[in-house]
Amino acid sequence: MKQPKLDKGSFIPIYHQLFKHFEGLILSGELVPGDMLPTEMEFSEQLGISRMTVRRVISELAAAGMVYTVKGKGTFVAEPKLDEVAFSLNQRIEDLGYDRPMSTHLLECRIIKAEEPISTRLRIDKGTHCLFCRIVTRTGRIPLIYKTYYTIYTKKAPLIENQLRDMTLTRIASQHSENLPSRTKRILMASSARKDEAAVLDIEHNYPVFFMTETIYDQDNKVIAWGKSVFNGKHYRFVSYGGWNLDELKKSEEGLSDV
Amino acid sequence: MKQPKLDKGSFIPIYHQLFKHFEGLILSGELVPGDMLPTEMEFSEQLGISRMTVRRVISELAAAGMVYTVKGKGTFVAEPKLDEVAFSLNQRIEDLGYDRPMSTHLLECRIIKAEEPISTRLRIDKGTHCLFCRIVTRTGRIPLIYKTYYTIYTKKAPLIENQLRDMTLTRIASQHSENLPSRTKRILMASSARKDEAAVLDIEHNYPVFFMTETIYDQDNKVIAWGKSVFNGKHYRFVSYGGWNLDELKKSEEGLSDV
DNA sequence: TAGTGGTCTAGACCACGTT
DNA sequence: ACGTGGTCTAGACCACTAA
Repeated sequence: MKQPKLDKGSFIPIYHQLFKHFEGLILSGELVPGDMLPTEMEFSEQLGISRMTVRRVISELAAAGMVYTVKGKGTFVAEPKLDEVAFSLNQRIEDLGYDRPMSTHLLECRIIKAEEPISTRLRIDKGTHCLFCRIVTRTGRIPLIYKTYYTIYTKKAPLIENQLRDMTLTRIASQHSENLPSRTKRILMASSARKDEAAVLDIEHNYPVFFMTETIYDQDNKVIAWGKSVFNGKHYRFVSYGGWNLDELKKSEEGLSDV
Repeated sequence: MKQPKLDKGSFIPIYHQLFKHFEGLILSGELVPGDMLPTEMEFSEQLGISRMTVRRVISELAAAGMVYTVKGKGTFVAEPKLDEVAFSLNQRIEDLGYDRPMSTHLLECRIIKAEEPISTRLRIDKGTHCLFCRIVTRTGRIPLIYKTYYTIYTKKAPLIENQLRDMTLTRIASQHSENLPSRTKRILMASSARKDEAAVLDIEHNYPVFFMTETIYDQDNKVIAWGKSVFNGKHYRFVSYGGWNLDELKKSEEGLSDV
């Protein structure tokens, strides 16, 4: 076990220095899964720091998933969780030329009277006033996402189109509904583009797309907004990395595969 | 501020009792985003517990995203993060009748000599030996996922088909490659079923599907396994919930929407 | 019985924000 | 100047594990 070098006079907290030390050992492979770390007392004595400080380091390593503790036995290096997958919306799509900034364009925005199936989605009576928006998100000239949003319109706030840039459904809902959004549910499906969607996204009819519904609930689990998003299957991918030490992996990106 | 009731003699740690107390206040809406919590000293004195114990409670609330601290000011209830979306593979598909257990069926499993494009995917020479598997995952009689896996076959472990049940690519890789899997990269795309895929998944040709590639890397970022999975778009959905107090929401499930 | 991690205490000094 | 959270100490007692 390499002795960590701590600078007690540094403005960097001891627990952070020690955390980085072990993070380095684990990421570099000097400590492999199953290895036991020194006991808390060994740490405390050999480094001349309090056991509570040692425990803080270990608890942060454990929170990061890199170690686990067993009462009465010791602290051990954990296995990386390779089968935990999380595809995130906010993640950047990875492909050449997609690092241009995303821009949001408002195609349509007005007050409508809810009819089927929107009245069912929002769980309101037919004819109730709703805010209706159609939005397309582009990167450069490539259309990526086509969103259609419906929000219960109780607040009667003015429609300020400039403020709809980069808008998410939750933000629109919080501006135009009396009740604040508290919970969300999103469902992602595989689909193919309808004609109108294909036209907006600049793809062929029936081209593969991601289709996502969003439902926004308030504190009382009442629906205050509903929306659907169509993601351009030609240019949109969800990426998920697993394990530790991912930086190098992300740098060495290869061209993407098609079917 | 309601005074929490703590049982110091209980076998339940004080920090956990206090955590549950505040979790309840926040989930029920008695504490709303922006509200300031009592200061650490107030806690410590009024409840007769150490400030370090109070700090542990707050740090766990902060880790759960329910509060945030500002140095020199205080601790405040946080806004729920409604726009953070994470679609997880391991999540149950939600739909009626899908709560039957998933079963895995091995369609094919043998050693092959790598040709294009697999040799490129695995970054090996043509002709190198690989383990090749085709697997279908079903729930009841409904086929959900069709997986095709390629693993570098250096370990020469025997092919035990029984052990391939419920297998993930990382597990197969760890059994048949000398180097242990350390990192993964997964890419999710929208696609439509080819004829062979449609046959396995019991859907029409060109029916919408999710298409996912998996690449498994070892400690040195060398590829040790590659695979593709086709998810039946008719029956597979990714679901993501956001915000707090989601239990009630998940109970009140509605029928799913189509395009 | 000895050693481990888990909980908890009663202090200390500091950096930061407000008044 | 004062109060806040952030860091750190030097102990204590406990429950659990292993020899």
